[in-house]
Amino acid sequence: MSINKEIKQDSFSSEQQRLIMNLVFTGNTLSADSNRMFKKYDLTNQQFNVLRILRGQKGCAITVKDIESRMLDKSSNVSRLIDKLLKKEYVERIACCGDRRRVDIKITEKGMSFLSSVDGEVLAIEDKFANAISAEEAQLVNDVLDKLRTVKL
Amino acid sequence: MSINKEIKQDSFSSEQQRLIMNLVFTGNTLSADSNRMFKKYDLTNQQFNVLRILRGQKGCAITVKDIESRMLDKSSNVSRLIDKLLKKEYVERIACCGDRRRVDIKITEKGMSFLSSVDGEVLAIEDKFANAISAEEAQLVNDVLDKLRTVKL
DNA sequence: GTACATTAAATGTATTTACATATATTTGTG
DNA sequence: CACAAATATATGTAAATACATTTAATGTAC
Repeated sequence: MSINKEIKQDSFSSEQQRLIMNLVFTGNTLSADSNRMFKKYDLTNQQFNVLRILRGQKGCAITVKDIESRMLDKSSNVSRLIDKLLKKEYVERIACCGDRRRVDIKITEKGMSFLSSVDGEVLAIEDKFANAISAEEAQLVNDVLDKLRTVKL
Repeated sequence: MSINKEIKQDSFSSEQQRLIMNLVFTGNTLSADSNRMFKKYDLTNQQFNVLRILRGQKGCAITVKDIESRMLDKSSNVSRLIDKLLKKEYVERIACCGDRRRVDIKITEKGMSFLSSVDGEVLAIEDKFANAISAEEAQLVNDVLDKLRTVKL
């Protein structure tokens, strides 16, 4: 369904303005969907995002600051996300040798096996998206999004 | 800057997967930016979104449900957004004749003149986006986004 | 018309967010 | 080295969000 119908707005001042609305609307929709999906594992989007970032480190610990810089939602309070993941024993805090201000975070075995257990489900969803559009279309859209983010307000 | 650099992720499993990340990331960025910009008027994105929806009604009142269906973020609690706008005297609640469950909302003169006062600023921002990409690009991206939202999870 | 389901809006609440501030450490400058 | 500035993380807090529940009104089947 077109954005026009979904938000009942039948005209926009320009195709570019329509795009801004569409982007925020679609981003919200995708976030809300994935939050709903992770709810059954008692996780939020962001907590899951942190876990995947940690797995991507392949065994190496990484600082809170470093996690933040890799997150999709920069506004998250990473300290508190880590608190939540600690309670689930999905991650551990390690004092950082060298710089005692820093705290290194590492994913645990339990965290790794949780991720493995949902990989299939997540992959299936990603496949559905991948099948909906071509790689060429995706690349074009990626370029436009990258351009939009460089606009200085 | 490419999404890869911004979230320090140098590879994605596919261009489509990169797109999903990019979309959520870019949507978040735009929302955060506009929240910061409306902060100086003591308004959130959503409250502003409601005001613009109401102005779009050209003098006609519209129900809370109807506002909700037009919003970019469906998760908002419209009753409470209206409360906030009422306190600023930007909107008024009108009992709906016919169906007494409904409450009609109408933008006030004060609300209209507030919107007028920021129109220039908002338009300037929209222009910056409009200049960053062509109408053809925007249309192509709009089509892809519309397609992505139809994917059933 | 009564009973039951449905709808519209408001409210309660636990959690999350946004943002300021605090705390501890490290870095840089004289 | 003493000192201020900068950095990394944690914490305090007011507000917003997600979602369940409540209240009131309407629609519908019998």
